[in-house]
Amino acid sequence: MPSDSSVIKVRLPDDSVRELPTGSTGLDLAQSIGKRLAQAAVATVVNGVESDLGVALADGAQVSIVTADSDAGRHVLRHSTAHVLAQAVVQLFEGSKFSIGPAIEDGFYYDFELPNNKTFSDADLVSITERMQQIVAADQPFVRSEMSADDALKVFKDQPYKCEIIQRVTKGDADSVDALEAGSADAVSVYRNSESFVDLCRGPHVPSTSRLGHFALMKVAGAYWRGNEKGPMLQRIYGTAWESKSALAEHLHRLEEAEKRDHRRLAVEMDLLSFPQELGGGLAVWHPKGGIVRKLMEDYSRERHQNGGYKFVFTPHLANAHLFETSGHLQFYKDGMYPPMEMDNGTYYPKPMNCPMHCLIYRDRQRSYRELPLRLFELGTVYRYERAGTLHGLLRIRGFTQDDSHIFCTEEQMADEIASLLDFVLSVLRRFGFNDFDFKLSTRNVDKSVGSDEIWQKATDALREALNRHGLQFTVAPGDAAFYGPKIDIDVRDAIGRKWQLSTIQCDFNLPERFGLEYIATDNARKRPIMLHRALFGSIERFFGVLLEHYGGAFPTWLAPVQVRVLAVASAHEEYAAKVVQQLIEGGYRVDQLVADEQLGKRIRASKLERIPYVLVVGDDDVANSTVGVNPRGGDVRRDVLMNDFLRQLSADVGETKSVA
RNA sequence: GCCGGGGUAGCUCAGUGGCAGAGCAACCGCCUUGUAAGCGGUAGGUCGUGGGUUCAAUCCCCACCCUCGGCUCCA
Repeated sequence: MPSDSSVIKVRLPDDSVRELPTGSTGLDLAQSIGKRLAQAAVATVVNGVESDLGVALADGAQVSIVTADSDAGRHVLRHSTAHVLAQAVVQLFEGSKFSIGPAIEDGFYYDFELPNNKTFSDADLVSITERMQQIVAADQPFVRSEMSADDALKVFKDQPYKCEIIQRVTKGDADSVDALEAGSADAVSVYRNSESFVDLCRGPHVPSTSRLGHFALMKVAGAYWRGNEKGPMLQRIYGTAWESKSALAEHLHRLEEAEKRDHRRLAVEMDLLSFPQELGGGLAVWHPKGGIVRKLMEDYSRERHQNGGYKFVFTPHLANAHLFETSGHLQFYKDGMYPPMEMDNGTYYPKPMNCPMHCLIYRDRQRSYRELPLRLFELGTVYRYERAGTLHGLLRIRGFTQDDSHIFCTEEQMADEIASLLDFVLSVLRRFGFNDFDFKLSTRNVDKSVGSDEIWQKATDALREALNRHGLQFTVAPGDAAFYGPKIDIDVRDAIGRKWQLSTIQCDFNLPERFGLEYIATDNARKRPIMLHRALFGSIERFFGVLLEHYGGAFPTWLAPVQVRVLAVASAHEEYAAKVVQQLIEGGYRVDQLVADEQLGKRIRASKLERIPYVLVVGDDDVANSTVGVNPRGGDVRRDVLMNDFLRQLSADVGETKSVA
């Protein structure tokens, strides 16, 4: 026996080597480094594999300690808390079945089936939380063991969902969710918390439940088993869990802040638009204040498109069914369309997309290669029958307007055209204050698409190449393409880090085929153009909604419905205030005046709540000196500002974001 | 579409099987104000819609519409 068998050496992330008695665990290691580290430790990474703190370390291992305040650590906490949730539910609701309970962003969930199709109420969440706290207080260890699939099936004989997972793992057709739940086929891993509760799980977990406790159960929701709409619907409980009381409190505070900037709430508060019940679900009307912002967005869009070589077209909201038969929409997109209108001379549908109509414009006469690329642009209003449960304010709506364009080009032009489109999209998005993007390449879903493999391959390659040419990182979403072709979707991140899908660039070899589109090439041959679909805002409604949340209602000055409000200190200054207003109107600004029949403080407050960029206050001094008091949004008050100085400041503020590249 | 909440004044929300409530906003007066809520008064509701139960329904039951949180699906 070697003389050093009583010790092991492990290597730490900083490449230092530490000697420990043989049989030492990750927890021992953490303790040897420091008491605070041991307290914060929730798991280890041994040779790149996450494992429990209690696992004995091998000699020569590369080890790092996962602490609760890291992303990986919180993940472990959340997953462990999910087990505690399951235990509480199983104890409180006799006969309940539990299925899966992963950690997710900011928290975790667990899906259950309650006996007799019972559902959880909000009151249940309170009692479940209490039971969970008892389990935490009981300091139950998480004890890992591994067993054969057969033994595991015996352990979970009363848990059909667990058995299904074990069987899938055994058969080797486990998906990533299953693998997280059960480990591998030869060694199904389980974690036992007490005599009565054991769960299938790959781990790792915290050493014991006492390490948990900073959690909150958030909501109950229905969720299909394995995401299958035809399958059973389970009861899902969502929770959030954090490493400390303060981290939990901060998270709850962030949620409150996010709620305050909810576009649906802001739309009401700021009188921008509404969804009258009489109109039906998912249909909005724009009020004057929302309308002016929308107009400014549209003006900007039109200006950019005009400069970008686009031709403006207009098409109707309805079309004969034949059009959508030709385009394939009735075959592949019927569920997303409003129901047909039967008329004496045929059947009509509200259009769900503008592309077929743009194809008709292209086809109306013979085209030459000299005309290509032909870029047709329209702010086209479409109607889509989104399922009732999916509607969500402006972000998921049934009638909306796309800043839609279809670019007809030759195969040779395609790659350049896509590349310059990417520049165009990003430049427009940046003007609206978005700087953080995620790109997604969506590829073919064979069951829900038209066209040959070669054509799809070509189009997908062209999109991929454009992304690579720009050096952009992207993810691939297999099967997410439109039925007519692959696409690049661009998600933006808003001011508080949430992702929204807005812009899309789609490649289409199929509609030109279906509509028999042609151009005369240089060699006098008839050739088929390629069609690119693209929308920058995506939909004006969605973009507006995202913009509203991004800015929390505080639109940049160039977009603000009211840019300047003028307040007279007292009635005696009203006349001067009106002159200031007039001067600003002549300067082309959107300005108004609130007369002095309320306290100044109250009028200031009202104006601030409206998020007006500049509130001007004028009193005796200002009347005497032709000055104004400037109270800017988010800045400090300045008194005695010369009117011309303010005009310069305003012009700079507006011009900065307004000028077109 | 599915599961679970909800719909009461312009907004935010109380409330009850027996005449419908508050705060803010609105309107009218007073106050004439120097940077985020001055005072008093008035008005405002088919209690989402339609059916049912009941002597009596905003309240209990059913259906539908709209909406919220999810699932599924998507710009």
